[in-house]
Order: sequence, then C-alpha cells, then structure tokens
Amino acid sequence: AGVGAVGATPRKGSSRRNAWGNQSYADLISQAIENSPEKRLTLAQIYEWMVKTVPYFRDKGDTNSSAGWKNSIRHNLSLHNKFLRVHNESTGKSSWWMLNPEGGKTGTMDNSSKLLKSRMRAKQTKNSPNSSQQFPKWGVNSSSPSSRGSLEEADMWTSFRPRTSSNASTVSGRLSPIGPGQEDEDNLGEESLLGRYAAGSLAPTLTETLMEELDLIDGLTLTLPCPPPPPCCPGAPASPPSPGTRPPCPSVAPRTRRRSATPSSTPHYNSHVPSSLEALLTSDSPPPSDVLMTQVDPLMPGPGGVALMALGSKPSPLLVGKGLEPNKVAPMALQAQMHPPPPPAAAPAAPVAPAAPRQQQHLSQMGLGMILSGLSPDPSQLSALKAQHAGLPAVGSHHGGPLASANPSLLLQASGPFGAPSCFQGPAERLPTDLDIDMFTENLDCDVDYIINSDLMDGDGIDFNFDPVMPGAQGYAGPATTQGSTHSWVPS
DNA sequence: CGCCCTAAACATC
DNA sequence: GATGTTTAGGGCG
Ligand SMILES: [Mg+2]
Repeated sequence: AGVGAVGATPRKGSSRRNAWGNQSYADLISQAIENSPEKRLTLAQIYEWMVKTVPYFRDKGDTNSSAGWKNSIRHNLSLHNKFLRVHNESTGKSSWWMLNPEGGKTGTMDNSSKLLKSRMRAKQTKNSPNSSQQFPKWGVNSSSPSSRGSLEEADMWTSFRPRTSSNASTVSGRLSPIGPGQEDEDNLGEESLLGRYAAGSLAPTLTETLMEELDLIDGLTLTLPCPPPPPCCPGAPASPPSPGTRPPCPSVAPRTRRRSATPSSTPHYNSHVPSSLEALLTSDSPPPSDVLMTQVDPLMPGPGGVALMALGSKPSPLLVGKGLEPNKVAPMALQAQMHPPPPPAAAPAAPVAPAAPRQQQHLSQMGLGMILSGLSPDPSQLSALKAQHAGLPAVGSHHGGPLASANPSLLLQASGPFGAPSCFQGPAERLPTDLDIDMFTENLDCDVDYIINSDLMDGDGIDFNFDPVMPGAQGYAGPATTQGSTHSWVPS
C-alpha cells in the first residue's frame, strides 16, 4: 500500500524522516506514555497527546475515526512489544497502554514467539469461549535505538517528569475515601486462563509469560485504603480537592493493581526476569513467596510497591479480584504480600519465603520498605528505571543502602505509575502551583518536553528546522498551539 | 535486510 | 464506530 513516497512530505531536503520530524510513531507513542502522569494512556489519550503535542497532527485531530495516522498508531501499539496493553478496569473503557519496562530486544517479536502467540490465540478463541483476552507479550524494550540521534532519548524520557498536573486531582487521590469496605467494583475477574497456557510447553520467553500474567492479573484489584498517615507525608494523606477537574484516568482510583511475578531462581537479583515465573505460573509447585517481590522490581517499579504497601498496612480491605480463581497465583501472591513486616527501611524481615531463593526478596522489600517509610524511592527506582530504559543493568547491583533522600516531586512520579499513591499525594506540595500556572505550565510542559525530545533526538542532523515545530513561543505567553484550548485532558 | 510508514482486512466489543 | 491484531507492500539506508 505504500503508494509512492510518503504521503506527507517529509520536509524538503531536510533531514526529517517524517512529516512531523525524525521520530517514529513508536517514539511518539513512547513519549506520550512516558509523559503521562500515570505512565499509561488509553488509545484515545494517545491520539489526544499527538494532536496536542505534535504540531503536525494539530489540525488532524478532528479527523474522526480512522485517519491514517490513527491507524498507524494502533498498528504500532500492537506490533511492538515495547507497548503493553493492560486491561482497563473501568468497564467500558479501552485498555491502558504502557510501555514495557524491560525492554525489548526483539523489538517486534520474532518468529518463535510469534508462532507461539498465534497458537495460543487460536486455541483460546476457539476452544474456550470462556477465556478471552489475548495476551500481550512483553518482550523487550529497548527503549530506543530508534530515533537515531546521538543522544538517546532514554535519558530524556526519564528525566523529564510529566508535570504533575494531575496529581492534584489525580487519580487516586481522591477516591480513597471511599470506604474501607471495598467498594470498588469488582469487576469480574477476567478469565483465568493461566492454567491453559501453562500447558503449553513452549517455554515462552519468560517475559511473555510475564506479560500474560500481568494482563490477567489485572483482574485482581485491591483496594487501597490510604492508610493512616504513615511516615509518608506529613500531615494527612489528604485527598486532594480538585473536584471538578478531570481525572486523568478513569475514575476509579484507589485501588491499584496487580503485579506480576518474577522469579527468581537466579541468584542474581540483578537479572530481571528470571526464569521461574513460568514455573510459577504453570507449575503447581508451591508458590514461592517471592512473588511479591517479583513484581516489584522488574516489572513495574512503582506499582508493585504501592500495592504491597497497601496490603501490608491494611490487610483487610484488599480483595482480590475474583478473577483468577482457578489458579493459585493470586492467592499466593496475597499471601506473600501480607507477610512482610511493615517495618520500614530495608529490613530483611520477611522470613516468609521458605524455600525459594530470596535474593530478590530484599529487593522487593526494599521497595516496600521505602514506600512504607515514606521515603521516596526515587534514587534507586528512578535510576533503575532509567537504567532499564537505557538498557543498562545497573540497578540490581547496589540497591541496598541508600534509599534515603527523598524528593517530593520525584516521589510522585516514582511511586507509581499506577494510581496507587493515593496517600502520597502530597497535598500541599506540588498542588499549589497547579492552578495558576496550570494551563500555562501544562502547555508549556508538554510542549517543552516534546520539543526537547525532538531536538535532542535528532542530534544527528543538527539542523534546526523549527518551522513546523511548535511555534516558537512556547515559552512565553504565546499559546503556541492554537489558542489555549489545548489543555484539557481526558475528555472522554 | 531491518526499520518504518501506510493501507486494509478482520475480529471484538 | 472504536479498539486491536495482522498481513501486505513500498521506501530507505
Ligand atoms: Mg504491543
């Protein structure tokens, strides 16, 4: 279908590869997600981000339905392993898209996995009416060899924080109040097909399995009752006001999500994705307690921790999605989680794990501890994250000691991509600025980020072609992008 | 040949 | 109709 040449001219002789610059769709998507407060967006939000942020798409926003570019976005999301789709709990909404923390060496998944996947799918669709989802796989990300430039974007990505705008309203903050009881919906769990695929002996790359689990597990929701004022933020957890504002994500918030497991048989905690995950899932063997930690480190940096925290502090409220009844995963996970001693700090406590290799444990613990204690995980976490993005192994090596320094702003971000941090929401801290500067900032921020990224990214060309790119003013008053309409988020 | 873009057929919801 | 997944094909370095 390629019809000669690129539809839209990639700028004359200039270096841009695409009409919008040198970034690929994948890059843009990554950027969008990366800049979102929750680190996850729905398809519609991604579109929105594009329209709002990338000049080239500015006018194409309205284009309903399937405009070519939207098709491409979707195509990219599905195609690359670096994008993970996680089921969105709110009922009618579309899935969340987030990026695969690990990277992906195989960018797009190679044959083997591909086959496997299709196979699974086939099976599932046909045979069991019951099960439904398909599983994403996670593969690897590699954040980015893509955009060529000399400087990797990885840095930037991570280094920038998405403005916190939302935190205020953000998500979870508010909902917490809901009642201890649990309220939230309980969506039915998804199906649990774990058993099924367990059977497949194809040894999917761990990661894949992981992914699946992730997906499934999603069903499991726990309620996060903002515990008492832990060491966290001084003052109360306070749920942020911002009533009217928009929730960045679907409303439901407090609860956080699932986790996945990482195994560990490997002695080095360092390596993420271990091998046993599979075992875990598939096997019936006794569940290692590691589970909990597992998720913490490798997969999602933030969320897991948070979840844990919730559990630990308040055992009662959590309920697990009923979704996975069949397999033991969920339950065991819970179990594991509860055990961990609350004590902050990296105390080794969890005696829990009997058999399994523990190494990782402390890692997880560490996470937990940090969170509980209220320390922001930032240094390590961030770096870790960063590292991952960058493709460096760094993290594992030293995690131990220094979890001290806390940076409020970071905290937010670090703490969790998943809305979890309800309690963290520092009330005063960052919120204040919001209003005034808000729109201001918002525009700015986004734009800035984007710009920066794009600039950096194309280091190769050093050509500054600003023309299409954001009208110069982003800084000053000029609402570059078309008037001010821009800021609103989450429309739907 | 791998990466990327575009189009389009399907499948689901 | 929106969301996702795949297949197909062309351009490029
Ligand atoms: Mg994908």
